[in-house]
Amino acid sequence: MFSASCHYGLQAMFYIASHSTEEKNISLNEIASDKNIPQHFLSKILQLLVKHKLLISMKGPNGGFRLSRSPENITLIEIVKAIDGLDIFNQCGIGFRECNEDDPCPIHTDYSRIREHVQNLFETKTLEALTEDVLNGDSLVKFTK
Amino acid sequence: MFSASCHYGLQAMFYIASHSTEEKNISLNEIASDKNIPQHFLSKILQLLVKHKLLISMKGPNGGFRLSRSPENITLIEIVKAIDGLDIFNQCGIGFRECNEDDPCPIHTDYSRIREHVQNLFETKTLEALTEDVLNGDSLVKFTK
DNA sequence: TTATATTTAGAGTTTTATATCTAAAAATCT
DNA sequence: AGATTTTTAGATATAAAACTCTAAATATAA
Repeated sequence: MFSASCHYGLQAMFYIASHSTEEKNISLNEIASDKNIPQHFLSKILQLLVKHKLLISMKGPNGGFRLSRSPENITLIEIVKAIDGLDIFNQCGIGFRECNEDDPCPIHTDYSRIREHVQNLFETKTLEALTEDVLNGDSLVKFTK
Repeated sequence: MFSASCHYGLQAMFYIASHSTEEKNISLNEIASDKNIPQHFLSKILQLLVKHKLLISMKGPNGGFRLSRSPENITLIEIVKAIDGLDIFNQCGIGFRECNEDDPCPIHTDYSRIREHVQNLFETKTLEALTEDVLNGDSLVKFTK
């Protein structure tokens, strides 16, 4: 569904949301080792997220990354948009470029309903909601990779 | 969601289902030009589908491809399985390898519900059902690419 | 039996995604 | 000011996906 870059970005944002505090930035290295992501590759992705103003970065000792806004104001779709773009939410299930409501491919109706579910999920889920799930024990994120 | 190869495969199977008759095989070239798919690339994909026994091929004049079984017995998931494999239907939405029911990622519950919808769609939709839609005018497949 | 139409197969190319390496820039701390 | 830590950036490398080219194999038909 999403590219590896996008997965890495989502994981990183999620990690930052649940580990940074007023005083503490999260360093590239910390995320990369905890989530088992190639460091320099992740670096590019975080730079993207900074450019898209989802993250703030600070250099030097005690530097690192933090969210640019509070986690209840950041939805997952913004992260996807910054990395993979939003094409996925409009693409035909069997790859027809011209497929749309007026000129539907054979699975258009069913598939677009599903796409809407995905889009809705990513539009409504905030980083806040996700970290809450973890604190409640509803989801565990102790694994790596 | 799926690779370009998989899209091509689905389109080709669908084209064959709706154009072949008792007497008529569908040639590689016919599909490639109608659906605007690189011919030799499509050739590899159809070979895969032959190996997976979804298609039968015949060489020589009047040769070409036809379905190995009647279209009501071929579901879309078999085509996906032959080309991309079934991983997509089990992968975590944010790329965690270890994500599962017992050790869920933060979006596991929502995302796996969606995956089930997709899987269900591809498991239940047959080539027959799709061609019917076209004959009923519910879906138009006059576009290329 | 020869010419023709078609699939099959293998090698090669191009493009894109993923990953690595090295060094510069900026901020902090001593 | 100098040493250190961290992000930023650019160049390079590797791998996978997408695509192309050429020729062999096989079947049909004249």
